[in-house]
Amino acid sequence: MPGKMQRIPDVVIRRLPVYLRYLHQLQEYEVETVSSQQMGVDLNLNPAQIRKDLSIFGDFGIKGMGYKVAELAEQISEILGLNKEIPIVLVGVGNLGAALCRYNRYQESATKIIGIFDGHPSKIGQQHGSLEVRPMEELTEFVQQHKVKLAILATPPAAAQSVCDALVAAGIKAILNFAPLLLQAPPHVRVSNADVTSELQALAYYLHG
Amino acid sequence: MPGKMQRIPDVVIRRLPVYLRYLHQLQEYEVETVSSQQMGVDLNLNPAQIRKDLSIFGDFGIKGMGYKVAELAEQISEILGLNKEIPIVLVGVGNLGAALCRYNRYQESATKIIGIFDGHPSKIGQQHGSLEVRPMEELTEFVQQHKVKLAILATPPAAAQSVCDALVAAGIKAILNFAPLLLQAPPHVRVSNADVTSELQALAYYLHG
DNA sequence: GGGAGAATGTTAAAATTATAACAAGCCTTT
DNA sequence: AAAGGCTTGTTATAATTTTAACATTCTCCC
Repeated sequence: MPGKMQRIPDVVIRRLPVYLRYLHQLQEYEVETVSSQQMGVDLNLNPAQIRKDLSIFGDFGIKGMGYKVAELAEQISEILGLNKEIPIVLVGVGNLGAALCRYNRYQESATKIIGIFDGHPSKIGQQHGSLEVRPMEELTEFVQQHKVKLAILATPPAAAQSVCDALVAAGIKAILNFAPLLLQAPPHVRVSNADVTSELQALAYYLHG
Repeated sequence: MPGKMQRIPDVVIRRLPVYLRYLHQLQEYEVETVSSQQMGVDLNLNPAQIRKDLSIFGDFGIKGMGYKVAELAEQISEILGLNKEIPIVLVGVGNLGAALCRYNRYQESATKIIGIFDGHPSKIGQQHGSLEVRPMEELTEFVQQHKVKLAILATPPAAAQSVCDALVAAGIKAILNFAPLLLQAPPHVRVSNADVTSELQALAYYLHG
């Protein structure tokens, strides 16, 4: 019901891709419907939470029956904006960047890297799949020309903040940051940190707790 | 005060590495003390939250003065168990795995990859830095012999669950999972998901919201 | 076509997490 | 050595998030 605008919590948004992947898996097994109960068991989540998450966006279920897998997957895709291809630029084509580049090609997903950039002269022109590493000077124009709104940042930490500034200036709206530092970005730009070292350090705690 | 046992929230544990990195940065600039207020500004966090997080583990601050940077960094390291080296095995030496392997060498951190494994015969024996790819058959013995408790899983999704099972059976206590699927593991094994596609999909939402 | 069973969407309660407020205490300066 | 100004640790309050409960309604089967 779109009567009153409500802010949707981040935690909910972050669960949607989990639901979506699960539904795609069910589709592979040609399962046609699924209940929140079943989803809860398979995903280790509370069924009430799943129903509540989904009901924020609409009445997708059928009472007494559950959710139609294909239909729900379609709905979630639409909520996330994955119906049309989402172009991405990747900055920093080191080991990790190159790996992410290849990873992206194999994954079947709407999010697609369409341009890769690096500040180091020796990298320029290198071929990664169908993509050629471009110099940083071309970043702004490329982003604006292809209306790119999402970026992956995989540079060394020393370069990360200035690359971030350049991305923001070019009109990027969201950044997935692999550099191990806290990026400073304006509030309208969303930064998600995917820092391996931090993840490992947090896990370390549970080894002796 | 260790009088009453209290469960420490995950969110708090996940902020500790953030604090730690920040403190290390301050150390580079030879800053000796820092207040929760200053930390709050720099890390975009509420000062009260920072103080509360830290006070769970002890009284590290000095009233009227703040926290001694070096001392606090030391305390947090100890809380996380980073004082001694934490051995890690990495399973799946594809593009991503190899990148993580190199990444780990450059990062200065207590968490250290000491063994790398792959199920594909062509990979066995390949050299990555000082490490040689071992066959899966050696995993259990290696893990037990070196008392490894933490693993990075970077295999293709199809192999991920069986590798997970093998890791659990070998005595692994925590897994950082890069494979795009939900691992089933017993409750005493902590799994942290670092799934690039899911992260990107969640970010996609904010491009049109 | 009607009744039993099942599963949703929603409302209410509980639990968790974040923020604010403040008394206590330490450092610095006079 | 005493006072003032900071900043902590902690207690209290607010906000958010999770879980439970239930009335509603849909499907399936006889």
